[in-house]
Amino acid sequence: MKDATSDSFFKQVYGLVRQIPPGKVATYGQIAALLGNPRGARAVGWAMRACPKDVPWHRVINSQGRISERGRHPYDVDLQRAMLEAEGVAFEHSGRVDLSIYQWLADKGD
DNA sequence: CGAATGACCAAGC
DNA sequence: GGCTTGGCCATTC
Repeated sequence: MKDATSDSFFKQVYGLVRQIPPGKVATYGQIAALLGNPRGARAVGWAMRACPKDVPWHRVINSQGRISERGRHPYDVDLQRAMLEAEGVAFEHSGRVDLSIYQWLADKGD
């Protein structure tokens, strides 16, 4: 997965996730929409599945403001929550984040 | 090219 | 608030 494929949809997702500032979170649907695929939330999730280490995947959550469990590796989920809390993101009692406050607003130019 | 998968989303109960 | 159903998209075999 490189060469010509490096220009895949994935790369766009990674590039966008890297732009997410600390203390903020973005949903798969929003990222997909920013890439021009408001319905490609699944594709974004698929890209995150191969999330490189230089990508703050922990700042990416679902529309419910909740962390997606990959069906396994619950450790990563617990880690993600700790990462966000460390950046200043508060979690609800149900383990959810208030998107109304912490959802990242794509700022094109500062 | 066709079928299967997946860290999704919205709507309904 | 939580579970289920249908739909969309991109990647992989």
